[in-house]
Amino acid sequence: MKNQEIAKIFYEIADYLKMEGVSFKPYAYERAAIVLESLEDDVEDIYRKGGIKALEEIPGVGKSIAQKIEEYLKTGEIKYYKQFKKNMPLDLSELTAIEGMGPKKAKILYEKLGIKNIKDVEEAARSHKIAPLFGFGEKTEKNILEGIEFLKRNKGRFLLGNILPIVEQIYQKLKQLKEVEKISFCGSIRRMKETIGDVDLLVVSKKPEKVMDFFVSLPNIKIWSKGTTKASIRLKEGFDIDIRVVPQKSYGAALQYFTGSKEHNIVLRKIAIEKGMKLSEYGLFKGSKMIAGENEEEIYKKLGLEWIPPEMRENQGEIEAALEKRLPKIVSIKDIKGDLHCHSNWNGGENSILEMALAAENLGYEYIGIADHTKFLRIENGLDEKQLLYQKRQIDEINSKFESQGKKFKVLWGCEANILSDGSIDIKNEVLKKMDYVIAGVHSSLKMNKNTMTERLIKAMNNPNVDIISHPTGRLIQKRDEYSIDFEKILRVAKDSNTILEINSSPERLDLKDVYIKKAKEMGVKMIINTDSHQKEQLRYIKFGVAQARRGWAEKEDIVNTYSYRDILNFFK
DNA sequence: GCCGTTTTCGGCCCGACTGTTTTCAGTCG
Repeated sequence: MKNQEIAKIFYEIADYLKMEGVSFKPYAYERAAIVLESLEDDVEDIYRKGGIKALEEIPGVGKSIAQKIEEYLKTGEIKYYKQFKKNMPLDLSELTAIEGMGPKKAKILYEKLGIKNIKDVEEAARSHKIAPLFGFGEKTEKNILEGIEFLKRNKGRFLLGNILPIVEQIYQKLKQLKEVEKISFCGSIRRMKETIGDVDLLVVSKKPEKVMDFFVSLPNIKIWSKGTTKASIRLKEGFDIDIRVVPQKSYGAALQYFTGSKEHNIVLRKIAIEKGMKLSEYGLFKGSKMIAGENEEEIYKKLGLEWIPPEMRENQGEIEAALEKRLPKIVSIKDIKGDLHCHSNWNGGENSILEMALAAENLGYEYIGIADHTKFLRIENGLDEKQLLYQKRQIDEINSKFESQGKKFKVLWGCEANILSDGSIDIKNEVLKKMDYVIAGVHSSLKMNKNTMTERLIKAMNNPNVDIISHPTGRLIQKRDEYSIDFEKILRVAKDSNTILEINSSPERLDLKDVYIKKAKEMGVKMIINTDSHQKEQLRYIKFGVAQARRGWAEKEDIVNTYSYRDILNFFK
């Protein structure tokens, strides 16, 4: 798939054009890059099937850009881009990743100091060659160095699951401030993206100065900027929080605006313009008259749209759906009735089966499933057939105890068995078929070639005892890529064999990812949102899995753990 | 360079803030 490669080139072309001071053209290349990046289909397939005409059908791609895509597919290069690169051989995507560094500054640094990449900038900044340049200064030089440090540490993004607990504390502190009338997260954190660049907070207050003063006086922070309505700080954990204060009457408009995504907002503002209105962070205006702004729902309504849940705001068809009033009713955390991928202290988890069960009941669930690792995973103290059967007796005891206490809560007996390299399962079928359900997952030989890995998973799904495939693509966000699999093929077999694909809620997995969830839903494949908890506190990770499902447009009926205890048991093979 | 329910020309999101300047360019979101 060459979509990403081509997108990267278009981003760079946009930057080169910006250096020359060209207006609007960079925007066209950027738009094409954004579209290509998030395109589900392989641009090579599109071209093979429909030629250059089909390329021009892609939004943001016209005659000239289509020709450049064709040129790249045919020759592996784009002359127009090569010319730019020849005149100014910069690693632009690397350079502009530095906070505060854009194409114009990069150009000056190249012309004056011959700087081509991050390494060059760092050397120049350390030897204080940047500050004396016209238009630069001490602070800019310092900021550049800090920007580079930041990139080195975190590649610029953080896991949602790591960030959220930290910023929720700050959110609470601000909320308790008497000057704060309203407060909300915005940006990617409100959209529950799997990784977060920085955190956006929106506040309503009649005394913005007080809010600002409090915000920049938080302990262990570095102040980036502080104005009357906007400030920015960095926490010791290394990420930034931006805060903005708006008046009550603009709250909804600001919430909408700062939640994004950028692409979503651009389309919304175009719709406003078409209707003779103007949408900004201050409100929706007809002429000079504000017709909406205090709440978000009203803005969408006045634009002729259904209100769109933040998780869906990526300009991936949600605006069209909202215009036609056919937005899916996406699954919500309240719909979840149980968690079926939970580990106990039988295989190295923190808590006993009973403790896990009580914690799940406390969350309002109807059931929990214990799915400990099986014997192939020695390091995780995986259970063998005998131990699994023995575990069943303990689960039965807990269930009958609950029953005698008049509780309806149920513990299900499952396991997370291993899919071995040949696709077989490491536990005998005669035991598997006795269990309430069986999860199977890949935990070894992750680097197989595409065909072998696909066949391996298919064989597991066709096992009549395997109900669920855990973390189906095996990725670890920012750490490890997916295994190489033919996902379309996997989906077809999952559908035909009635196998459920897991949406693993663990913050570093979130596997399936949103686009795969959308595909699975479209093909009618059922999914389950599990936490893979190794301790009872992790049961709360469910919100990340649910958010991921919502980002993939999954509805209640697509997710089997929204079913009642009876219905889910009936659903299993 | 793209786009079109203002359709083949003339728009394209735009305001806040910083750091450098001495009135504003560059960057960000």
